[in-house]
Amino acid sequence: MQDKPVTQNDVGVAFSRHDHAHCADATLARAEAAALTRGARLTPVRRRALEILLEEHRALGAYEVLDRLAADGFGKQPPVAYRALEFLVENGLAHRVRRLNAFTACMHPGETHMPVFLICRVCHAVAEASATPVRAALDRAAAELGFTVERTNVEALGLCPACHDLACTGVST
Amino acid sequence: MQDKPVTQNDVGVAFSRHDHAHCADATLARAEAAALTRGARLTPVRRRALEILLEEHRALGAYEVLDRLAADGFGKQPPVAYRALEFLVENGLAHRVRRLNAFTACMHPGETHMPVFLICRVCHAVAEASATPVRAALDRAAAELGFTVERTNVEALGLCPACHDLACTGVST
DNA sequence: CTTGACCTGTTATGTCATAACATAGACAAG
DNA sequence: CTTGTCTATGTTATGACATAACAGGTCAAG
Repeated sequence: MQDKPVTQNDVGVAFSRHDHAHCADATLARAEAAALTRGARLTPVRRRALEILLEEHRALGAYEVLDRLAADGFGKQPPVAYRALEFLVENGLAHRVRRLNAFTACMHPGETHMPVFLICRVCHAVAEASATPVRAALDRAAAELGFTVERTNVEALGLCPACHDLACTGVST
Repeated sequence: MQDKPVTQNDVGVAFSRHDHAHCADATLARAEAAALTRGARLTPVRRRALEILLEEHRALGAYEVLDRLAADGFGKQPPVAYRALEFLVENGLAHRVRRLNAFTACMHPGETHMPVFLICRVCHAVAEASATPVRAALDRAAAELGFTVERTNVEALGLCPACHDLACTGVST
């Protein structure tokens, strides 16, 4: 369980150049392990949906996932995609990005965590950032008001390193 | 500009008993001042939309706002509400709560701030919590990855103090 | 082989959001 | 006063996202 052959820091992979085929495979493997541990059944549709999400470091709309599933011979009605995605989210294998009405694969399934998303408004890459300090600050703010936090969405829109650099250098046109 | 007759702490009002008529009036007045400062035109529909949002400390769907606007003699097609709400959001007089696909009045318009929402899943009250530390933590996490944060959504779902107490005491039924 | 739990698929519908176009007042330039 | 432009409001129509309700299929437990 500790032979994770992580190529780089895990957090923020979305923004670094990397061997994505490897990255996706490894994440899928971790997801399978996590599902097994939880006794969650990663059936063909669900697994395929996860693979689809893993193809890119961005968020996909449910209907986008649906089209790909349908192309692979699965059902072609919305609930097919929504159910698979719901399963993935419930089991911590994917996350919902509310700002985009879309879904993205979880990059470190198994570990319980509060996702913090960094969404590039130019290239639409989505990265999961380190959440612990944010969560702590949030808990503290909530506690001041006597509020009990159960679930959170933390999403930031902005520029990823690559697009930021482009914006700075290539303003000429 | 500094004669704010704030009845209580401003942050978290939603969860405290308070003179809401006063709270709403005062917030509306601050919103008007803020709009004036920005040179933003708080026209009748827009103003009415804001009043509607201010009636309760919860988030209202666009169509809910629309119905109320229509009842008051304004247009009854979706864009009427969406445009008014968009204006309010753009000008910092209201916020969008993505988790609920809904909108809520800003409780301290004028002050630039990153909203942090605490949403009670039982009574649906929505409070704006103190955001600064959360924002700082988020900025730090983003900076580690070279990401530039522009806008954020931070939303926590859970139990407000009142509903939490009820859940603890009144489990019998 | 029947039952019950769970998964997949369907039809139909509901909810949220916006594109594109039409009209009306505000106001400065002519 | 009129014309052009800007902004706001309103409309029709459509697009995008999401779920309720039901039908059939698999499979292990009894």
